[in-house]
Amino acid sequence: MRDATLRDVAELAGVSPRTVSNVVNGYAHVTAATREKVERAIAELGYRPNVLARNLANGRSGQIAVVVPYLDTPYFAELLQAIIPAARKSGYNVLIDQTDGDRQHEGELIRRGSRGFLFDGMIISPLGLSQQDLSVRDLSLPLVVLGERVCDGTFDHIGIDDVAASQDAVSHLISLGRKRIAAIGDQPYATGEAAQLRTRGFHNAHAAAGLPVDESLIIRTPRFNRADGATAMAALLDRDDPPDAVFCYSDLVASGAIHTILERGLRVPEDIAIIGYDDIEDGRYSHPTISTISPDKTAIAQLAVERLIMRISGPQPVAGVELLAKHRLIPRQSTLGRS
Amino acid sequence: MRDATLRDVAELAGVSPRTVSNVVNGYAHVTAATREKVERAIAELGYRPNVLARNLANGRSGQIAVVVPYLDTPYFAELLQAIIPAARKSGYNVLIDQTDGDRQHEGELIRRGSRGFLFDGMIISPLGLSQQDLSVRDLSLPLVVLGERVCDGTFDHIGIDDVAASQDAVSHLISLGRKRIAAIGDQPYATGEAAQLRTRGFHNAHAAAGLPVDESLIIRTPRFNRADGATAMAALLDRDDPPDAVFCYSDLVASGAIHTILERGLRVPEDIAIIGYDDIEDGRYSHPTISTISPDKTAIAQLAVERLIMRISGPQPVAGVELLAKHRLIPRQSTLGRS
DNA sequence: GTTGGCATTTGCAGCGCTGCAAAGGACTAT
DNA sequence: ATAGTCCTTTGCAGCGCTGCAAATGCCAAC
Repeated sequence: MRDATLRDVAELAGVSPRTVSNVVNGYAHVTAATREKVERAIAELGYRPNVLARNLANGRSGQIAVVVPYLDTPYFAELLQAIIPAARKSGYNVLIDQTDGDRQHEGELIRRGSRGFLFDGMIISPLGLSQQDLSVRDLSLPLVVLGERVCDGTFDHIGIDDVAASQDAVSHLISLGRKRIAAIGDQPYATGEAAQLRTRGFHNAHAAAGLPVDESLIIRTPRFNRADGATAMAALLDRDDPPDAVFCYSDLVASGAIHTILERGLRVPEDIAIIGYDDIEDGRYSHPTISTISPDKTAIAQLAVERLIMRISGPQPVAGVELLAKHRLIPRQSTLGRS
Repeated sequence: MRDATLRDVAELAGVSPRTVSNVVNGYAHVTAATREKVERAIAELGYRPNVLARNLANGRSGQIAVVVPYLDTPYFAELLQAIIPAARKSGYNVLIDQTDGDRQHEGELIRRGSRGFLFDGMIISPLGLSQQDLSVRDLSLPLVVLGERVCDGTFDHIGIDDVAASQDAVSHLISLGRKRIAAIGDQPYATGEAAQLRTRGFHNAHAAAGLPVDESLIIRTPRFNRADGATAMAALLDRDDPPDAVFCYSDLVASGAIHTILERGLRVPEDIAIIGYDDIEDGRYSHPTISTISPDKTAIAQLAVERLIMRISGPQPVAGVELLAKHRLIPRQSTLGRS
C-alpha cells in the first residue's frame, strides 16, 4: 500500500496539512489538543515524513559527505566510526566516499560533481589533491579538511601538530639510546605535505639532541601501507649499516617493517626499535605491540562535524580556521621491549 | 548565484524543459541538432541535475543502505570497500550505517525508521537481529542479508558455506597432526547462527577424522574481536591440558589469541597452531602470518549489489534465494611455521 | 462594545524534476 | 489528395513537503 502522506494525516485528524507539518517539526504554537489529535492520526497511519520531499522543499539534503582515500585503512575506519555518531547526533546522515587517493575523483567531489546536491557539506581527507587543487573548488561547498594541509583561509582544517608529534616520537627513540634512526614514509611531492611535516619533526628531534641526521636513512614510500613498510624496511636491512631504530609514518608502515625484520630473524626492539603513528587497534595486539603517536580521533571527529555544521548553517563566508587536536606518545613493546 | 535549473537551460536553448530532461536522460528520439543546442546550453550554464528533485519526482532515492555492526572491523571495512564501487557502477550511492550490533538500532533500520525514504534497498549484515526479528521487517524494503542466516524466503541471503569452510579449517589442523583442538567463538544464542555453523564444521571435521571432540575446548565469546580472542586464549592456557591447536572464528580472534600465546612465551605454531577466518589484510602481515579461511569478498559484494538492484527494479515480491560465494583455505605461518 | 495583540491555524505557491499522454510534423502508402 | 505511421517535442500535473504571510479566533484592555 501507498505510504501515508502529510495530507492523509491531515484529513484523518481533521486539520490542515500545514498543521500536521507544524506538529511533526515541533513548532511551538500548537495546542495540546490539536497536537494530540495529529499524533494519534500519525500513529494510526504509520506516517513517516518523506525526507526526500522535505529536503527538496527546504533546499537541504541533511547529509554530509565524508571522503577518505581508503575505507579499509584502519585509521580511516576508526575515524569514520567516530564521525558517524557525531554527525547523526546533529541530525545529519553521513555519505561515505572512498577515492583510492585518486586526484581526479577527489577533485570532482570538491567541485560538486554529478551528485552535488546530495550533501550539504563535506569532510575530506585528501590524498591526491594539492593545495592548489583545493583552492579551485566550488566555493559554495562548506568544507572541512582533515590531515596535514596548510589552510588557505577559505576552508577549515583540522589535524594534530604533526611536527611536534613526530619530534616526540623520534625523541623517544633517542632517549632510549638509539643513534642511527631511520624514517620510513617521506614524500617529496606537492601532495605529501603530511609526510614532509613528519620529516621535519624527525630533523628537529635530532637537532634537539645534537645528533646528526643521515639523510640516506630517510626512505620515501608512495603510500603509508604495510607493503610499502615491508619493502622499505627490506632496503634498510640490505645496507651495510642498518639503523637501530625506525620512525614509521603510520602504524601500517610500522607493521610492515616489523614483519620484514622478524622474517629475517632479527628482534624488535632489541636489534631495531620501531615506532609508528596513528594508534590503530591493530598495534595494541600485534606482536610486538607497536609504540605510536596517538592522535585524539574522537576530538578530531567532533571538531570536524561541529565546524562543518557551523559552516552549513551559519552565514557564508567564514574565514577558515586551523584547529589542532591533541596527540600523545604511547610507548609499547616495539620500543620498550617486553617489560 | 542560484544553481541553474532545467528551466534555465530550456530557455537558453529555446526548447521546452521536458526536452532538456530528455537530453539529460539520454532519451532516444532527440535530433542531433536539438541535442547539441541543449548540450551547449548545459555547458554554458554549468547545469547539474538536482538529484533531490529527480528522486522525489520518480520516487527513488538512488541510494542503498549498507548496514554493518562495526565499521572498524577489518572484515567489514574490506567488504564495504568492495561494495561501494559495485553499487556506484550501477548508479547507486551507498549510505553506510553502523549499528554496534545493537538489536534495536538494526530493527529500526529494517523497519525503515525515520530515514526510511533515503534508500531504495538495504544490504545488512545483522548481528543483533534474530531470524524472527528479520521476518517482522517492513516487507516493502528490498533486502539482502549477509552472513550466516537461514533464509525465510522473503529476502535474499548471501554468504559462504560456513560449515564446509570451518570443516576445512579444522581438517587442516588435524592433517598437521594436532590432536587437542580448541575452538574460540562459539555462541549459543539465537543471534549466534554463524558461530553455531562454525561449531558444526568443527564437529564434522573431528568426525571425519575419527577424532573425539572435547567439548570443554569449545570456548564461547560475546563477540569476534581481539580482546575476546585474547581472553579466551588465556583461559585455555590456564588449563592443565591446554590445546595444541585453535580454530578461531575470526582473524581478529586469532590475532588476540596469538597475542596471548606469545605474551606467555609460547610459540606459534610449534606449541599451538592457530587458524582464523575472514582473511583480513592484517593476517598477511602479522607475526606470524595467520592461516585462515578466505571468503571471496569481491564475489559477495558483487552478488549482494546485483541481487539487491534486481529486487529494487524488478517486480516484487520475488522469492528469496540463498547464494553461496566461494571460500578457500589459506595456510600461513600460524599453522605451517616459517618455511 | 470595540480595538489591539497574541496564539493558533491555514492557503498558496513552489522546490526541480519526471510520468504520461497527446500534439505536431514529416513521411509513406493507398 | 487522404489516411495512417512514426519520430520528435511539448504541456500538464504532481511527487510530498515547507516558507511565507495572511486569516482566524480568542482574550484582555480601553
